[in-house]
Amino acid sequence: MARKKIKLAFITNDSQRKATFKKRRKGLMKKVSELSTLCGVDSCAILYSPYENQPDVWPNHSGVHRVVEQYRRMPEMEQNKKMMNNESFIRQRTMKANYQLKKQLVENREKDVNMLMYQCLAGRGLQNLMMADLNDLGWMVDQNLKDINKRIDSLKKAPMEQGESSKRVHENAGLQEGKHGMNLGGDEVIHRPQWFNEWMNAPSEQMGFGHGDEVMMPFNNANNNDGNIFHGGFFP
Amino acid sequence: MARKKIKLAFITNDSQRKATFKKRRKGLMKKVSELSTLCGVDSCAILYSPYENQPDVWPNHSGVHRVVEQYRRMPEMEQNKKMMNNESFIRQRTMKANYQLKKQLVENREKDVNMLMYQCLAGRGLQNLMMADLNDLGWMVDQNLKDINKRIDSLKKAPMEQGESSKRVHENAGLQEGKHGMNLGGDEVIHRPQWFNEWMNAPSEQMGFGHGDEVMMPFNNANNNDGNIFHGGFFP
DNA sequence: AAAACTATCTATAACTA
DNA sequence: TTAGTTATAGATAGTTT
Repeated sequence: MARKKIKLAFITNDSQRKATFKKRRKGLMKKVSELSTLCGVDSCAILYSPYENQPDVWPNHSGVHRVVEQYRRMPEMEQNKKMMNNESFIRQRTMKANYQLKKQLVENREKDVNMLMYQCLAGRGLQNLMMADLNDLGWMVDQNLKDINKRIDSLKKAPMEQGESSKRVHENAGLQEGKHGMNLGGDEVIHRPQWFNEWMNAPSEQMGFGHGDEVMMPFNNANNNDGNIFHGGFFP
Repeated sequence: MARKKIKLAFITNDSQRKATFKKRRKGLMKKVSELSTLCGVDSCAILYSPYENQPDVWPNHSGVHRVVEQYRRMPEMEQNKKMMNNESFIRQRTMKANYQLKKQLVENREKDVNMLMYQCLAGRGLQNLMMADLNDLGWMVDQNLKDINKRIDSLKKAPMEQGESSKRVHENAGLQEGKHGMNLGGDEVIHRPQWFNEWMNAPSEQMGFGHGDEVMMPFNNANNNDGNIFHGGFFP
């Protein structure tokens, strides 16, 4: 498709292969997206690039999950021929879009709060945040603490068991379907360690993060194929 | 990509949609296959067409199964990091995030203003907008006018030349990479037609838009493969 | 309805900064 | 390297068979 026709075979030159991959991945994702829009088909794509540790997916993690589940559970769907006609179809589309909009708003908020949390870890002060942001931030910290404690417990109980170590760590760190409860407030009490309260009162001083090998930013884990990093919120 | 550029939206005509689906499915599968061959990546695609009761897959059932299993088993990939030492890692991540944040802010703003512009064309009043929004709105209108005038000129100069008519019309209508200049203010004077000023002064009265067959909202044309509908802005 | 055709539109290989 | 540009191969919308 360009200056010259290339032969359809593995590209041996490393940098050239990478460049080609990045270009073609973009084009491919666009094509999947277009087909999905134009023809209203449920679709997904998964690419295991050697360039990221997460696979590249379309449309996103939960979308892939949905399609994959559908794929594994296939047999029963037969009767959906006789497709409904236009008006009901459009109404259904609209409802679906509205539902996705709401879901997206929650997702965006969650990403924002996550980002804020890591900004705080990097030294951002809490002074000029509004109450809602502080609440949600607390919620997210609590969730993470819960997950961490759960993990610690499981490691204590079965220090060497293989099966356990492959379970995912942050049950609520990423996006979870049907489980959005921002701002629910403390329906149960979480024990915050002493350093947490100290840090709350002196947010701008570094409290010793950044030494352990386990420290990791969450962005690698987020579904990252939408290109959107910022979704509106507490940023100016 | 053929005789005419189509609008990126659900194709309502049934037979046309089916024809498009079949053509594009073929193209898509070819693309996946090529990417896989050229770059040696493990990949799969799943399409749920309403035209078959089995989904269309690439490369084949077992291939999809393998990739999907890999995908579902992913979270354990977390530990193989041996991350670069935390402080520089975090700094790097932060800088990258900040850069992308800024870029995204500009993009979002541009989308918002574009949306606002079309809302205005559909009859929304300008009363309760803030000065910044009005400024940007004016900027965008100016850009579009510029493009239109440029197009008119080129048509005047070469009324029947084929080559010219295939150039794209709105050089700045969508998002342009590396060319964000919101709020730069008028670095050159644009002639606004009389109706524009009238409309500015009586914004809530319909000025004749919304009758013609050609009037169209831009949302269908926007690059919409990110799944994000809401981007924050002047909407409540 | 499906296959062929072809004029255009898009994707992208090579090039450039 | 990564980002942007350009020329050309490839995909495909509308049309014809």
